[in-house]
Amino acid sequence: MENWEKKILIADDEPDILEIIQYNLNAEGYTVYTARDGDEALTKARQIQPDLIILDIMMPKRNGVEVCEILRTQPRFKDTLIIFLTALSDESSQLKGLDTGADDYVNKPISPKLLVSRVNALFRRITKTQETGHGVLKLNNLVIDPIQFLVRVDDKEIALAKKEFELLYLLASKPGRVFLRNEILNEVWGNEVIVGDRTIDVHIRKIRQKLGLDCITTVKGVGYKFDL
Amino acid sequence: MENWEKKILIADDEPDILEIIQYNLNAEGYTVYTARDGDEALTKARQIQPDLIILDIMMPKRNGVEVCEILRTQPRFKDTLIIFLTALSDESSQLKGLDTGADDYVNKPISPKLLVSRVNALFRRITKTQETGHGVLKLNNLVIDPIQFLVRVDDKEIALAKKEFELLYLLASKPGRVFLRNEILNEVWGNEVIVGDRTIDVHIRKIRQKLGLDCITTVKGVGYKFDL
DNA sequence: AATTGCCCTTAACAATTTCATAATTGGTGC
DNA sequence: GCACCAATTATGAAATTGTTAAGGGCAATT
Repeated sequence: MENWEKKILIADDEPDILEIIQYNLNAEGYTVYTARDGDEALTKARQIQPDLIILDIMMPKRNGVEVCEILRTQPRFKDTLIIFLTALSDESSQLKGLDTGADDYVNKPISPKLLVSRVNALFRRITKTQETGHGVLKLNNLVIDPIQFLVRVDDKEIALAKKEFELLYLLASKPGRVFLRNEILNEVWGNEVIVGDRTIDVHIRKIRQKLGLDCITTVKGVGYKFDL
Repeated sequence: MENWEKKILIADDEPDILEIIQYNLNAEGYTVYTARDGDEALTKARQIQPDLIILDIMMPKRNGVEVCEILRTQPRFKDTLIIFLTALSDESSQLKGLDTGADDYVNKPISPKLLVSRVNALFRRITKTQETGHGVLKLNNLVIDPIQFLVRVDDKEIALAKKEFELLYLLASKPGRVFLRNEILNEVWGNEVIVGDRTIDVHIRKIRQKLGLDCITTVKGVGYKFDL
């Protein structure tokens, strides 16, 4: 339940502020990166694909609003959280900032604690069904990593076969949602391949067996769903 | 694409503020309800199951923080957005508010436009995150979710069979409207299939039984309708 | 090249659940 | 009391899923 994998990028041209914020967010368990101007912010954002970007508005090279606008046009940053942190407290600036697609607009000066609280509040909202970065799913004590192709339950690594893995990954990608048998066939087996009805059941069974968890629920006549 | 189905509950003891905010949120397409004290806020929240609750902190009967704490302990309000709107601008109040589980903390006075922008920002993030609440029916204490294929009554999850679910969903999709038996047969069973008349009755019975609610009214000689 | 082992699929059967029908009961209006 | 309609109950058939076992195919190993 730690924030260890959560990456935050802070862009501000005042080194003092960068340092203070970085320190406080670090203490909370976040991994923090910094940038000193708009261009650097864009570059680093693309490098590290952060979960949250805190942008000062008045920065050299490119101001924060421009950075935000650019980021929001790119699909990979569509779901990235953005907070404006700025000394500009007038109404039109705030309106513009929020309407640009930011998730919060905070006025300087602000106490580090308060900022951390706001950051936590934002993450609290979306962390529910979060996929951390590159397709790694983490749901409580269950980790599903399609890159390393491994599944962990309470730090115990469990080997799954390919189909089993794909099936589990599909279900776990949208916890709670019911996948129709046809959907599963299309996603995991592909539209062309034709397999019998029992094939899915057998794989479900093996997954349940190997994981030792009761995390897959049957919805009779409909399909299956992943539920913690 | 409109905010028409989004319900917002505002709780404040100052009628002027209620009116101004209500007007502005209405203009944006939201459906707005109001409450004048903490108890009323709780009551109305349970009645209308809003998507967002804007809470003044200093209110009669129960203050906003208490209301928020109570709501957050109940699963049905786990995903409900909460904004504190208050004249208390000191740091400890803000910290306490955000840590209670609120999603935003806004100081009075605030321009209506800015508030609307913040509300929009919150909704923008939510609908993006938790997959279009497409087809999820919320009627007071009853939630019918065809994606998760579950029905909740007062936080109790109830498992329905396929036909039962489809039938309930059909009726609940237009509360108050009477569905003729033929309509029901066509929608749920399809035009081709031919089943006896009593089949519908039996399923209605099971739904009533499982829900434990008297929400389906019989219209003799005509059909059935959903009413809460 | 043969063997081994694992993965995937299928088949067969058991267990469970759902669904439709029939029969019975209860209420309401004429 | 009769006719009608819906609610209820019971029941068996049908559909769906769980479970187990077994065989084919592919890849790695010997």
